[in-house]
Amino acid sequence: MPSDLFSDLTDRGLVHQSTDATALRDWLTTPGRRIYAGFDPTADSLHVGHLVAIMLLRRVAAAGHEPIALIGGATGMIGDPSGRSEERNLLSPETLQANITAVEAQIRRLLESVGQPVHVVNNADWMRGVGYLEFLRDVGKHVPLSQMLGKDSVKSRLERDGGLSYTEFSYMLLQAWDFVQLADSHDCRVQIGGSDQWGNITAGIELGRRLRSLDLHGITCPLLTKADGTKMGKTASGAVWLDPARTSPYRFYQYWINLDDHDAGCCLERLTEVPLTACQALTAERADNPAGRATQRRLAEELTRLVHGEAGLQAAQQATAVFFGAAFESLDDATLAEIFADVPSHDFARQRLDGEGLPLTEALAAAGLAATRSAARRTIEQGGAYLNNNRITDHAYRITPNDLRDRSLIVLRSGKKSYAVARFNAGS
RNA sequence: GGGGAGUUUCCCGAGCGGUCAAAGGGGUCAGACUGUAAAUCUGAUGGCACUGCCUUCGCAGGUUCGAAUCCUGCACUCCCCA
Repeated sequence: MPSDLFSDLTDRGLVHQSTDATALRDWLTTPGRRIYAGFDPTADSLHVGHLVAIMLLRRVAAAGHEPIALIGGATGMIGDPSGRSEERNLLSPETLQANITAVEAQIRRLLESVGQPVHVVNNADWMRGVGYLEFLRDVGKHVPLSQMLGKDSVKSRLERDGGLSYTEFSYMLLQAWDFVQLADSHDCRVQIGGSDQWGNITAGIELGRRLRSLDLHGITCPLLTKADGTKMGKTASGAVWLDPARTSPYRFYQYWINLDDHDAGCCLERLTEVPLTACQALTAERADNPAGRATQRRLAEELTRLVHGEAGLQAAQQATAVFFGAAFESLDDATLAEIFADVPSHDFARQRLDGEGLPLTEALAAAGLAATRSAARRTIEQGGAYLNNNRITDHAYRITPNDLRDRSLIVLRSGKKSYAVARFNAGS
């Protein structure tokens, strides 16, 4: 156990900025404190970028405190301008509600396993009944314009061509009010968030002091960025989501496995609960034997288990073995279909296998692994074609029922990584 | 309105009567190497029933045994002079 929570966070590189460290440390020495982080329901799933805040809350819980996850049902209708270069598009009420439900379920699952009480609140619950005049009088009156204009999130947007709307400008008042509300209702004194949230957090601290003479605190954690400057969790095909329906456990696992050496160390420290001494050992090993990619493996394992559970991790690892050439004769259709769920598939009539059989070139082309049958032919001739992970070098090869064994599908592959599934169903 | 240059295969760009499915580069795909990295190297790169056949070089006609290459018309792009 680390000497105290705040030092643990600092040691793991999770503290970017904070209010008075001594006061924070003191406040955190008493167990059962409540600490909050906000999540805006902009999509129906969290993504990898949210993991830092989630892990921060898990550490808070592990240290004996009670995390509060605030879902921005109200603020989500407005859109946070922080870290944004353009005005957000507003979500419809139905979408917003669906997002709130989905995100709440994810947050609960990720936080409740620590074993501490978890509070999930929605700021729409206290914002809904508040009238505009009332809000201006009770909240707006206490926030100096000079302070609002001084925030980076506002300044940077005002300097741009697009500017920002009054609506987005007002966002920080809502978030400030949230903090005060949680201080009232949950005796919450600390807000944590990404480094882009500093302005919004300090706005809340300021408001708490003016309205309630409260001594509120804030901690921001560094936003995860990769060494090459791009955002963590972004791939060519989009964000890496926590929802398995959006990003399969396999692709989630692979994202971490493929992480650059340079980024792996700090991700392990910031995003997992691996003890720091073990992190350091892995860093040393990384220097000695980068090819082993022990850090990436551990990282992928820890995070996949956390997000997708033990079963999800096993599925991802099984899929990994298959995708990297392992034989899979022993796997049944259902398992295979699951492993290859992400992979494009093409349906053929079962009868195509009868008689002479289906030319492999045709199957490759139809499944999208080759642009034309000529291209498929070349791939085969150059040794790049695989049927059920066995290389086929005969360009005249025809697929027959023998290749199916007792299954209804076969797995085609072109090169190292491009897979496609061919399904053979009777009747169609 | 007058004069000039151009339009080539995914992109750039050579070719200027047969040996042209068309140089070279880029991209892409495959192979080797490798750490599921980066770099590098090799091969392939219009289609197909592939030692052959079919369809391409702005569009439509024509000359010729034979045209991406010559002629005529049309369309579009760019430059110079009004």
